[in-house]
Amino acid sequence: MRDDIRRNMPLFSMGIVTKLTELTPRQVRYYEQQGLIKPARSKGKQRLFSFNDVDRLLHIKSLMEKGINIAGVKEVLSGREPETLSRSAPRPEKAERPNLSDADLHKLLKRQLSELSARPNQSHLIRGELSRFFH
Amino acid sequence: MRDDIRRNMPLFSMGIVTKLTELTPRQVRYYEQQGLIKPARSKGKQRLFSFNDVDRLLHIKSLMEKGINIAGVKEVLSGREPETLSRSAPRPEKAERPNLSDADLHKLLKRQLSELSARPNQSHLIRGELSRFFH
DNA sequence: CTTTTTATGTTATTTTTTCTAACACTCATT
DNA sequence: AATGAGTGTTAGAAAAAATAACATAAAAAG
Repeated sequence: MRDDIRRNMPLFSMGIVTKLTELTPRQVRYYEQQGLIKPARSKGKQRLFSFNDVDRLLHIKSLMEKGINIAGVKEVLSGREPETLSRSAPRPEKAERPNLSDADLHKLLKRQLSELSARPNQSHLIRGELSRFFH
Repeated sequence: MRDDIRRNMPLFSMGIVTKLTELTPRQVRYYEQQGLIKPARSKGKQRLFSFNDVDRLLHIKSLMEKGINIAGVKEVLSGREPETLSRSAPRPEKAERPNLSDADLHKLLKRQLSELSARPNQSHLIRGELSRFFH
């Protein structure tokens, strides 16, 4: 219950997050832009990430290493709140440009998940290591 | 056992630490200069604090709010490693300017501890709040 | 009761880090 | 061939943090 508070507490700078996740700043910002994370901001507009943010980024990374694209990741991560975009009910309106139906997404996910054959998926150590902080 | 790794992992910037502890940067740097903490450094020489560092700072703060001075805090915290100064055995040599004998320190501590009468000692909330991260 | 020392505030200047925005490129899809 | 997705790279501006110096109130020492 009180867990939420400390898991959502803004603690980490960009530099630390890139070290923890081995993502580039570019990637992190892009994922934010896509609504996958919503890090807090300092007074001067610098990003401040929480444990949840880092957890989420590691999850995103692992999914994308499997070849899943942003749309797919979005779908997988829905339910876990970056509340500003996934506002209210499970599906607000599918609106917007991408214009993918649920069926489309499902097909896409299945296709992409089935091709988890190749790809070396490294740096598991990190995900394992950091996740010990919470949970 | 593996706890040490994550408790000593360099994670927090100065800005975050000052928020967590409600110490000023000046104070944090001074305490470092006095050998009470040994935060890691980034490539560009910026301080990176671990959970242990923050814990330690909160402890220092609480002691000083009771009127204990740096020498006293040093004594109280000895045993908990800022390894570079407290190298090897419990007492390397007392050398240097301060030149305090153990008896002196004991006297000093007793005197200062006995005057914990007044002083409002606020912000206990924070110490309680953060310590839930580990332990 | 002066003099010193402690712990901290303040200010100035320089480095480091981060930000946004733009443009480029690769690869997959159309 | 054209398009779009994800990321790299670069440039310039802004924020955060570093060091260092000087200032000072309160406590300690003499």
